[in-house]
Amino acid sequence: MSQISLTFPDGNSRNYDKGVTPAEVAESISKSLSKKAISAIVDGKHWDMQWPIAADSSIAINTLADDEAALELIRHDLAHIMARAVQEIWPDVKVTIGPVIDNGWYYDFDRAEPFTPEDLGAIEKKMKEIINKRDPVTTEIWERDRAVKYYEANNEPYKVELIEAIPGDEPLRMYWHGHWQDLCRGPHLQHTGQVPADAFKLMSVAGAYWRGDSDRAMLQRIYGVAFQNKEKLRAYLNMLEEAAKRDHRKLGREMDLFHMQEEAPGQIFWHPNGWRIYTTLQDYMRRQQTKGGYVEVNTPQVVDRKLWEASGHWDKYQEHMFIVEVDEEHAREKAVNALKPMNCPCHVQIFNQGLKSYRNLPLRMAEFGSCNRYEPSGALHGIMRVRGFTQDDAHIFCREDQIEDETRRFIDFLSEIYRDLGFEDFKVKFSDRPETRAGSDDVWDKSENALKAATTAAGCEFELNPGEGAFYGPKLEFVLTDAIGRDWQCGTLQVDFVLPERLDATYIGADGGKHRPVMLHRAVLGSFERFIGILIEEHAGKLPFWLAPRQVVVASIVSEADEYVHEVVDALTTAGVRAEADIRNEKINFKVREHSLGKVPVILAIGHREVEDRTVTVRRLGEKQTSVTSLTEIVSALAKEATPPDLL
RNA sequence: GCUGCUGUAGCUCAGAGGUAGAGCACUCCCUUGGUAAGGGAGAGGUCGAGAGUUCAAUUCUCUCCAGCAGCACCA
Repeated sequence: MSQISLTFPDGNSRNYDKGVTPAEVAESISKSLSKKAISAIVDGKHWDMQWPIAADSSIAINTLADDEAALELIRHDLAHIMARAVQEIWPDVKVTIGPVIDNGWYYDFDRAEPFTPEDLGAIEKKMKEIINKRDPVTTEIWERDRAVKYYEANNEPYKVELIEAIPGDEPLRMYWHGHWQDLCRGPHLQHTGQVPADAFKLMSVAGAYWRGDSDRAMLQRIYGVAFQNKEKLRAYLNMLEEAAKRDHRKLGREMDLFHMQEEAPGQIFWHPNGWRIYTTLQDYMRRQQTKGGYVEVNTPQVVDRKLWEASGHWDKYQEHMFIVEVDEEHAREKAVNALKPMNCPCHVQIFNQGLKSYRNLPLRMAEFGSCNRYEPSGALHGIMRVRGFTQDDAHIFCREDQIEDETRRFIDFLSEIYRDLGFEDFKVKFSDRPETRAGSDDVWDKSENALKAATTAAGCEFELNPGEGAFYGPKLEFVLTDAIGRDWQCGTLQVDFVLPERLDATYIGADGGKHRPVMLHRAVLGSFERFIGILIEEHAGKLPFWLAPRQVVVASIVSEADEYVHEVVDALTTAGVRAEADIRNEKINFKVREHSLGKVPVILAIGHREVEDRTVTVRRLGEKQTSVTSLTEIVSALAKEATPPDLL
């Protein structure tokens, strides 16, 4: 038999028979390694201990101590073990797929009865039994026909469908965890006992469509989390608990920022504190936009369907628009209007007033555009996904050869704003053409290439998000993350050759002829509502001083101090600081506790001493330490701190 | 929209087929207290909405509404 040479991480190499498995390699090194081994990395590829190696390769043996490999295998094997447990308890349940995800795995099942929380406990118990059995994991490659027949005989239609979707030249690999069998790419552990039995937890059940298609069967998805040991699991569960405290819905109530109620689902009642954040942010954005060369406009809320038909939105989004029908005087039919779900068609109307010259381009038209969309009920989420919201929207009308410049300019613009607002890192996704779209493939080629080139030229790294573009053009998404790690699209930049065509926007070129402008749709915050939600969660309610709705509370310790408290508040207010007096008949302990919970960044305490010396005692949120400062000093210090970053 | 769960006082939650309870918050009184809850009294609810079963429903059933988790959607 021919030999191959395997190179180990330390640089040494050894010869083995061709077709040797990592299990045999480990065995040849030491008994203990072969026991501990969970998988191998062969030429950079994650390799099952049972898979034969056919050629000279590099090889590294993984154990449970190797984070990445171990976590993937633990979670992947748990998915199989869970599916086996479920089928052992309920043999009629049909299995589908069960991939590894962040922190754990899920598996989708088809079962008539819903899984209950008690069922999860029973499944977990059964899983532990399976782990304790230390059943061997084995694998084989099967012929397609055999696999299809097998699954047909076992009444597993989903598996049959999966096989049919696998390209014909790819081998079908079967895995057994003990007697239980599943179609799977692998790799897997050597036996079920390698899974830490005390470091996983089944978290929840939820519906999920088969193959992600809402026209197909709704399956039941069980989510689990798993780690290498009990401590890491506990740390993760702890982190979740802490994250729940940062939930903007909870903090919104505690900080008295806003509320929502049944009569206006998906819409926000902003309280004074919340609205102060909103307006502060809006003032900041307005200054930035002016500096960035934008002109601000405002457009109608209720617009005739004819415009939405022309733009193409009526066709695609009618179901998701608030329709307003009006009996107009002298009209035979009702007038059908829609609340604007976005601003672009209206901006084109402004562009179209009067003739535009190439000298007008690029024309950057901004609007704090109040939009309404009838979002599906299940999509609503706090103030992050709502039916009434305001975009910091703008459309840049430009020539094709200006796309690159404008893209670069926008990425700089957005980066500076995100930095000011405390977001140093953010994800960027590039979404290309979706299945249903407007515009020819030529136009799409042009748009995608232009946007991609400009983004790369701007030195901005992105991940691909295939098929997720807007119906009229590709988009760049600037993604921020909430307290528990869910992604939210905030900023965006979209190249659009379609809408100018549909709404007949033109400009006169240097050649004296009519030309089509390109439209760049762009937003930095996305919507004020979503962005404020993210901002609250990012800072756990402790907003930067300049954004804090209540910046300072001046609290009396004795009622003799009341007059001076008001003097301090007035001095701060005059200096542009948002300050309030608290002269209630309460102890200072009580006031400190209450304003700390309300996330007020600075408390100034005033007792006899301060009145006498014309000072204040300063207590910063989260600090036990206090310090005494003169009134004049604290006013100028806090006034400086209250200055928005762009005005410093 | 789909699957599942939830809906009791402003908030957090307990409760039971015979028309409701706690803590905090609120109001009043006492207390003027030096950095995360001083004491006392009082007020507060068509038990999400509608229908049905029942002598009797807030409790059981159905429909609807809203919220939560996930899926789908996100111009």
